[in-house]
Amino acid sequence: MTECYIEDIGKHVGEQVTLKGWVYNTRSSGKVRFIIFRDGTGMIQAVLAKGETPEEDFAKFDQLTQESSIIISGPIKEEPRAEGEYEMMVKKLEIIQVSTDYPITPKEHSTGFLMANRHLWLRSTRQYHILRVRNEIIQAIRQYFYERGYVLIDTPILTGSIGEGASTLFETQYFDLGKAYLAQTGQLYLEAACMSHGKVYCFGPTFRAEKSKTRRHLTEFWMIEAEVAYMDLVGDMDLQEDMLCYVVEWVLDKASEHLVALERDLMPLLSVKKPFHRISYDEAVPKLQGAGSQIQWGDDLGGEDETILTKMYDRPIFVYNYPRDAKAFYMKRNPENPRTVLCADLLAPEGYGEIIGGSQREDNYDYLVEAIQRYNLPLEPFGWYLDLRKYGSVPHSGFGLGVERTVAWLCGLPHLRETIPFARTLYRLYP
RNA sequence: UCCCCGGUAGCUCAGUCGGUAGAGCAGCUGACUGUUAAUCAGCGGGUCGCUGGUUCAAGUCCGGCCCGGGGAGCCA
Repeated sequence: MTECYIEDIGKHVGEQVTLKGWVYNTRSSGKVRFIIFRDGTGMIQAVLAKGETPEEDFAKFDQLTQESSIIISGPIKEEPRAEGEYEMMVKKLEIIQVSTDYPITPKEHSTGFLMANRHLWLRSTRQYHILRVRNEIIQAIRQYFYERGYVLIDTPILTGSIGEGASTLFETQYFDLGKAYLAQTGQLYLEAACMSHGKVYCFGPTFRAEKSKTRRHLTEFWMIEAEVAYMDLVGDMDLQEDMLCYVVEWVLDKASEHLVALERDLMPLLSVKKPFHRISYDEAVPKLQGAGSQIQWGDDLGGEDETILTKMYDRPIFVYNYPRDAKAFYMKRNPENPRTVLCADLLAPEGYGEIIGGSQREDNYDYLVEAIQRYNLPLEPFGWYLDLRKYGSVPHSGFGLGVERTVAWLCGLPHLRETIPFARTLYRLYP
């Protein structure tokens, strides 16, 4: 008897196969009984019928409960009456373990309950499809960079330096060396590495102790960051645009069945093509004010502002050259207007908001020292970072893409917590 | 941190004017040879988040605390 996965079941029509998996649900009509069976690669309806299934195996159906683990064998046929295309007539049923009182029933549950049972919720179809899309997004990004000669640089999780701002760091005692912090970004290390390899990227978890309680924040999230020597801000935007189009195309090609299962409208994704709209902060402010926003020059864009702006366009947009004081210390000052910096945020369409933050980095030693001091950051931990401006400093730029926000956008999800297997939020550390 | 909402059966919820607890689903028992969140009949199931107060009497009114959800700020 051939063993196989449900994803390959179409190749085995007419054959006898063995499937190993779990009971998703059961239905019964007396002498004909149905198991909705899943194996991690898909679902199939398995049928037990009096006269066709051996008596002993037929009787085992009575013990089956939701999520019981079983191994089934029998012939596969195409079956229009089944929900999938195929069906198995069970000739042998082996019970591995009977699950008792599985908490997630095929009825509605509250978010809090589902998050408390996240370890089991992962098995539900919707969650299954979301994580499949996440998997493809990450694969697409790795492939994109690999094909273009970028070198993967693994940046440290435990750091002594500050990345974005001291107020949002998770800290821990590091032996006798004092405080260590969980990384908020790998950027500073990438800047060092791009002076060695030219084009580099990193992919890892980042941590922000921000007490955010919104659908768009997690305390632990994954970020893809890239850094390129001799690249300016325009080149940075070109790169982001190219990469994002590649990712969307990849996902539409490789994961459309999952998007369809999630009832994602594919039309808005099909219009994600170059070129993206690019508007300066100076242009955006009056535009927003005209649309009713309270924003004043100097303010960062609020969530509502991002929504207003993205709904004016059919594809992602860049907003570039923000006021200096609304952004991080390492961004390069704009030579044409020192009140602004050379940076760009990429806003996803359909109201999803910022998914990428990028900038040209300050490569002038004196300006960088001045910026660190202006932000009231200690100079000493940045000694090595300042070295990069002493030994062959060059213009360079990079960006960070929030993986969860990208997953939420591509899947059409309202909340970030379903885009990562085990979300870390303000009030949840388990499971 | 601030603002809003909630916590009653395993789950989702109802509970009127303060008078001592209800439904659907799940579970269990049975019927049914093509079910699609199957259907039908029956059965079991409660520290009303915790705590203090008002009252003859509190799930219900008041205070404090705990937990969760939504939003703001901040960001990816």
